[in-house]
Amino acid sequence: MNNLEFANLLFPDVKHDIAYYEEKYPPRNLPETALVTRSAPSPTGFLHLGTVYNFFVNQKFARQTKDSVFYIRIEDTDKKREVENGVASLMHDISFFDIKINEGVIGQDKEIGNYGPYTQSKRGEIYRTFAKYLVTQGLAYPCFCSEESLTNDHNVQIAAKERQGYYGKWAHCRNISIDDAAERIKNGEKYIVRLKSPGNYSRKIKHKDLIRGETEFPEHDIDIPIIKSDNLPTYHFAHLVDDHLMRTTHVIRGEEWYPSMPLHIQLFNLFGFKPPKYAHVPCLSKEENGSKRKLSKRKDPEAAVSYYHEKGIPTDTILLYIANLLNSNFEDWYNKEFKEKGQVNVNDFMLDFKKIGTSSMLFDLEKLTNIAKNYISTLTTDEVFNKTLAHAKIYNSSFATILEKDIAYSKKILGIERGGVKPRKDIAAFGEVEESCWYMFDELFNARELNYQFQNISDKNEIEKIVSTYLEKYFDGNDDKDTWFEKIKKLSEEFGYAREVKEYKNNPSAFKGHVGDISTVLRVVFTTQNQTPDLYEITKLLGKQRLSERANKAKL
RNA sequence: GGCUCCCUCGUCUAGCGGUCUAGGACAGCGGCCUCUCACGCCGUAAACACGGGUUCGAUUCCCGUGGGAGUCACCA
Repeated sequence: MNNLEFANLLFPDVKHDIAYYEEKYPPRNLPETALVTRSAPSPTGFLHLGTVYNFFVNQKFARQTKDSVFYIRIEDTDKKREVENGVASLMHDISFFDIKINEGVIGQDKEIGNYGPYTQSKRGEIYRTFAKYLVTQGLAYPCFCSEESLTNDHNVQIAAKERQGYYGKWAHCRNISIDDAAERIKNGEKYIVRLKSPGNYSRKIKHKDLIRGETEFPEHDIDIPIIKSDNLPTYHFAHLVDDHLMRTTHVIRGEEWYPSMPLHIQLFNLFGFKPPKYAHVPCLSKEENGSKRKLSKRKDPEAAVSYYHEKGIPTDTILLYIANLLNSNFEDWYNKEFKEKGQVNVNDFMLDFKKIGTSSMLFDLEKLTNIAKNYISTLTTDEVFNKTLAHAKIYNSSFATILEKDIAYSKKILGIERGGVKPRKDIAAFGEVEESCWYMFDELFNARELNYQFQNISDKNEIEKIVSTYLEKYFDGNDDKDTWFEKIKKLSEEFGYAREVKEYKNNPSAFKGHVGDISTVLRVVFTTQNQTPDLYEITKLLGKQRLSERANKAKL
């Protein structure tokens, strides 16, 4: 039996040859400068921060370069990890981010573009065609080793402190003759297809990475599986076939792939294909017991994008922070942009491979919070209202109902100290809104157990007099802010408190306190809180009727 | 264990032989401003892992040590 006959025995369903696919998926007609990038997630039904990170960086490089293409490929060759509606859920979750997809999978069973199918489970025959070619060249062979035998070898290698893997004397099936192998296959023995690696471990291979520069690795000499017993390809083989056929120019992926560079280069060389340019980005880590480790979806709740959705942290903020971690010059640009334009769009920034670091970075929630506060402070009242409502509808329906009851009123509350030169920066997430302004809604105010946080003035009698005097003599919902404040000052004087804080500080013994103490009393009686946004706005929005009710409710 | 990468304030980093008594941002602390908080402003504390070279000179170059990370599956 010759190689070709043997290959036909191994791959009876393969109808075409490599040339057929070369022709079917011709090189893209794009300018030299254009990039073709991709993200290739596995549909595990769980959107990981690392996936967003990968989507962002691949998409951004394409988006910022004219005529470039960013496509999505679904890597679903692992049946064990497959989840019902995984693709739909993935695409739904990613849709909240400002990620522009040009091609590939855009939804469950929905694809666009001429280089498909973009779902690996639908490309079986293509992979087998390429594997078959290797067999005809004597560069791949069937392996009949059992899982037990492999595990056993693995353990022996560890015990003997030998390099692990299927190579050299450990590659038991490498030298089985074609005729013997054919016989065993005809007898129904189970097998996988392995690469017959031409590599020599004692030789070095050089590789240039867009981020990490040039490094030298030993040549890859392990006979890795290329086609699994389920007839689907392994990652490495699918990477070769897909990125070549889909004409990817830049493979931007996590640094966990860096060690497999020698293998991937070898694979491309075997077929005489030009490898894509590679860029290995540092991974997101987290600190644990004083050391860094990769963000894990099992252990770290903040690794799941759902964590941010639940809190209501804006997705734009996550992108902003990712860009910040990615490019060291981002922050300067961000600050400048923020100062000049009052808001920042991450797409206006130019990501640069040269500015990407090489070591993994800690994902810092506090920094993210800071960015979120700044970001939300730049939004208009309508935007804040809409996003708060959208969040509440999913995660806090009772608050959503309250917000929608009187939309104009709700917007006024959210609009306090918003806009202008020094907007409030106290909200880092839309999920925090209820807690920051609950006292403005009667439904919430009346439902809660109230805890009045009085400060310097705590004498009930004094408080009662101050409040009733304010309401009867001074309050007027039509006052402008200056008039309002002038009245608070008068009220202070009337009760023996300094009208200015400075005045009090210069001569503390002459007063019972100062205007700040008086306004604090009003603030606490009306809201129970000693820290709120502008009291003038609050009293104006609440109105005299409700202010009186609240004065009564305070049981003074 | 093999291979590869990394090592500047707590964190993200600037730095590419003299500009470094090491700069910025977040977090911390103190103050100012102020009706409270937030904002803003000002200030403060905080780092070149260690040891050898090379050099007139090393955060920067080389070697070693230490530490950390990633990877070594019919997972991607």
